[in-house]
Order: sequence, then structure tokens, then C-alpha cells
Amino acid sequence: MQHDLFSTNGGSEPISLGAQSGLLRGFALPLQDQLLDAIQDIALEAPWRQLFTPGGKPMSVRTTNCGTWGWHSDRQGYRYVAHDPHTGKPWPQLPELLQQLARRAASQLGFSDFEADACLLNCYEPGAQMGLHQDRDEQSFAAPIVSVSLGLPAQFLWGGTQRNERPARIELLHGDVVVWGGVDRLRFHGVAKLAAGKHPQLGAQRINLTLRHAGN
DNA sequence: TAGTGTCG
DNA sequence: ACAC
Repeated sequence: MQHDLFSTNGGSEPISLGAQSGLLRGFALPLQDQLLDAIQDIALEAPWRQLFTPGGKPMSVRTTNCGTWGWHSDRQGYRYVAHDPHTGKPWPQLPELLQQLARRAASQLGFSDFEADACLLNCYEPGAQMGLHQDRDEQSFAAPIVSVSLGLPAQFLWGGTQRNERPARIELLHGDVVVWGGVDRLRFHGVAKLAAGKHPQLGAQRINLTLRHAGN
């Protein structure tokens, strides 16, 4: 049978962030232990590493990937790669558990049959941040973006399609899932500098999982 | 321009 | 908030 892992939070209404985007509060909570185990396994195969922007500046998050495609950044630019530049091996497999979580979350926002082929994992420690940007390295923008928050709370910066629009600040908590697609697919977004704190499971860090359909 | 530094 |  199809498990009821989502029975606790899967039924709550999304908080609207736009016409085709929303926040699912606590959506991933029923899976938290399994998600944390999966992340540990991924990091054993594909270690956390620091990436650099094309301008040569270090990003403040630590990054790894799982799935067919992994997001990578260096002097050459932003792109998806099939092999981990650090190990030369393919990225770890995307856990079925994560695939199902993403599919279910996307479905809640009206995006049916979402199939992630890329999962970017970003680890934030206090002081880390992510500047406003668009997710535009994927081959098509037809599929939505699904973003899972674990660990310390963060202020999500939710902007418009134009960079000059002032972003809203939305607190994201452990277990929250944000989905955006359609007319909201190219919205600028980011994460404000992470405040100090300790999470019961993750300690002084926040891990964000971004699930995307990057390839064909 | 997924960055930092500077100015109201 | 904005310039680069």
C-alpha cells in the first residue's frame, strides 16, 4: 500500500506565495529521520564542498548533490554535471523517498507528475547566506522547483521576476517545503544570513534540499 | 550578480 | 537599497 507518511501534515493547505507557488508548513516532518539518514549517506559518497561563483568568490554554503544531474559552479560558470568534479564519479542516487516527497509537494501546488532528476543540497552554518538569484540553469522551466528546509530556521527572500522588486521575507522552519513553478518559476529568491542557533537534530546548521528537473 | 562593498 |  501507499504509506500514510504524509497523513499528519500532507493535508494542510499551502500558504500562497504567488499564483503558482506556495509554502507547505511542516510537510517533510513525518520523514525527518529518514531524510537525515539519506543526507548522511549522500555526503559519504559525495562530500560537502565549497563552490565558487564564476567571478571567483567563494559561496558561504557547503554543497553536494544527488540524482542524475548535479548543480556545479566555478570560473567556467553555472551548470549541471553528470559526474561529481570532486570524485569523478556519478552523483549518488536520488532516494525514492525524496522523489516521492517532491512529487507529492509539487502535486499540492497543482504540478502533476513532477519527476526530479537533480537534488542540490546546501548546508548553511550561522553567517551563511544565499544572494538573490533565479534558477535558470535547467534545460526547461516547465517543471517546478521544490525546496525542503531542515534544521535551523532561515529567512527566505522571495522576490519577483525582476531583480529590482523588493523581496518578501518568509521564515522557513524545519520540515517546511516551498514549491514554485509556472508564472513564478523564474522568481528571484535567496536566503538571508543565517542566525546562530542549535537545532535538536542538526545542531548549528540548516540543510536545504532543492529538487529540480534539470535535464530532458 | 548563487558575490561583496558602500550609501541613505 | 543599490552599484558593480
